[in-house]
Amino acid sequence: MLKLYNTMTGSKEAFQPLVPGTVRMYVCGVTVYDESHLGHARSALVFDVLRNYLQFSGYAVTFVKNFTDVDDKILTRAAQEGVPWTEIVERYLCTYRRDMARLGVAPADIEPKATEHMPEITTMIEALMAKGHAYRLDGDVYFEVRTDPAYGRLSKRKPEDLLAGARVEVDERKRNPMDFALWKSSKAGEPAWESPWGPGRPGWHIECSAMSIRHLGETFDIHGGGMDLIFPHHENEIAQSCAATGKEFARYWLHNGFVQINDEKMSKSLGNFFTIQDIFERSSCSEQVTGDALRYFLLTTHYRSPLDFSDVSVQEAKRALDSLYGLFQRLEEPSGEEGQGEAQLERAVTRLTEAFHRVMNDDFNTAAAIAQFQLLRGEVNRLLETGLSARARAQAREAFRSLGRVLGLFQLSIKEWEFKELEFRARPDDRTQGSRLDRERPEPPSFTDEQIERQLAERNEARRRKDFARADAIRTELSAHGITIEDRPDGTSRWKR
RNA sequence: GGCGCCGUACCCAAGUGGCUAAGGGAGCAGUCUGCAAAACUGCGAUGCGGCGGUUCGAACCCGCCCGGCGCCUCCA
Repeated sequence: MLKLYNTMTGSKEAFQPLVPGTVRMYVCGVTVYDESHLGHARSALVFDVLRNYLQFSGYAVTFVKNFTDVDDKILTRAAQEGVPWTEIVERYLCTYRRDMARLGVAPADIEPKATEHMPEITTMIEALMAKGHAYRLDGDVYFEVRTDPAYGRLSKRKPEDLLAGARVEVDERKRNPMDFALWKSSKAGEPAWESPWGPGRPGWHIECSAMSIRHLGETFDIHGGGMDLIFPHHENEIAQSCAATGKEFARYWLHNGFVQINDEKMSKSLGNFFTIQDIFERSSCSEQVTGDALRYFLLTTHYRSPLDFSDVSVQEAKRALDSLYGLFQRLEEPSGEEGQGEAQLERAVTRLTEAFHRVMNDDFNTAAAIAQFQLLRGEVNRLLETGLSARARAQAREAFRSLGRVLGLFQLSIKEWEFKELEFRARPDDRTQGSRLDRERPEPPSFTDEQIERQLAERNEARRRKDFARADAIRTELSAHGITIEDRPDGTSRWKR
C-alpha cells in the first residue's frame, strides 16, 4: 500500500485514487521566461519518478504538467531584449525540453499551455462571477477571498495572519488586500485575449485550475509542485476551483523541497544560480553519464528535504555509480566456477525487489531505494567471487535494470558509461580564472577498442615473459589516454575508459 | 509579527517510539596481485545540536534553549 505525505493534512496517508487502478495527477510546470535551473530539475525529476512508480505499481496514470506561457516575467524579458514575447516563450520551451531530455525526464502525457485554454479560463471566471466569488474592478477581475471560509487550509494560514506581516504593496482598490487577480486588463502593446471584461490576460493562478479541470476533471488525485507554491499559488487554486465547481479539487497535495547552494535558497538575487545547461556544459563527462550522476545525486535525498548542491556531491554520486557500472561490466564476463551462487542470487534479488517496494511505498523514499541497490551490489560482487552462471549474471543485471528504470538509473550499457572522474570546468563565460586554459586543453586522443585490445595483448605477453618494465610502460601509456586496466586472476585483463 | 522546516560519523544521507542507528563518498588496515587497479573483509557515531520531561523504553513524543533555513511578494 502506497503512502504519500499530503500537505493538506500534514501527514502520510494511504493513497486511494478516486477511480481504482487509475491515477490522475497534475504538476505545476514552469513559466518559460529563462533557462531552467536545478530546482526545476528536481521538481520535474521527483514527479517523473512518482509517475514511473505509480505505473510500475500497476496504475494507469494520466500525468498533466503545464507551461505558463503568458506572464509578466515573459513580457518583461521580451521588452528587455526587444523581441516578441512569443519568441521568449518558444526559446525557453525548447531549452526546458532539451534539459529534461538530458536528465532523462520524460514529457508528461499532456502539457497544456495557458494561451491555448482561454475559453476554459474565461468560462471559469464567469462562473466565479455568477456565484459571487469574484468582482470587476475596471477591466480587471478579482477573486474575493472573504467568500471562501476555508481559505488558508493548505498553507495553514489565517487570512488575518497574512495581513499582519505582509510585505505586499496593497492595491487600494481591492475590497480586501488578500484578493487576487483572475483577469488582468492589457495595456497597449501587451498580448490580449477577448473576454466579457474587455481585452486582457489571465492571472497566474486561474490557468492551473482551468487546465487541470479541463484535462483531469473537477476532482482528481494528485497535485504537485515545489514547496514555494503552497502559498499563495496552490491556496488560490483551491479557493477558486472549489468555489467554481462546488466540489473537492485535488485530493493529495505533494510538494518537493528546495535545492540550495551553501544552505541557502538558490536564487538569482543571491547570485548562486545553477542552470541545468551550466552543469551539462561544464561536465567533463558525456551527457548521458552526467545526467545519470545528476539523477543519482538528486534522488539520494528524500524529495521533501532540502538538498544542498555542490560539485563535490555530484562527483560523489558519479563515483557511487562507477562502482555499480563496474559490477555491470563484470556481469557481462564469464565468472569462475559456473553456477555456484544461483540460489543465493535468487534470494538476493527477491530481497531487493521486496525492499524496493517497501521503501518506495513509504512516500516514495528514493534514497532508501538506492541504498537497497547498493546492498545488492555488495552481495552480487561477493557471489561473483565464487562464480555465477551466465543465466544468473543476466538475472542480476536485469534486476538492476528493471527496478532502476523507475528511478531512471542503471539503463546505460557499459560502452556508454565513462569511468573517468566527473569534473566541472570553469564556466565558459568566466574569463577570470584560467578558464580558457581549461576549455582549450585538448582531450588526449583516444585509442580505438582494437588498438587497446592489441596493446593489452602485448602487455599480457610481456607479463608472461616477466617483462614488467614493458608491461608497466604499456599500462602507463594507456592510462595517459584515460584507460584503466584491471588484471584478472587468469592472466587476462579488462579495461575501462 | 504569523506559519513552517532543518540540525544523525570527516562529508553526503536514510531512519521519526522497541532488533547490532541503512546506504554512499573519503580515510586507514588487511585479503588478492609481479606491482597496480578493481573487488572483498575489517575499523570508524555507547550515540543522533544542548538541557529537561513523558515512557518499561526516545534520534524519533512534549517543553525550553542554541544554531541554520524557508514561506508570508514572483519563484520548482
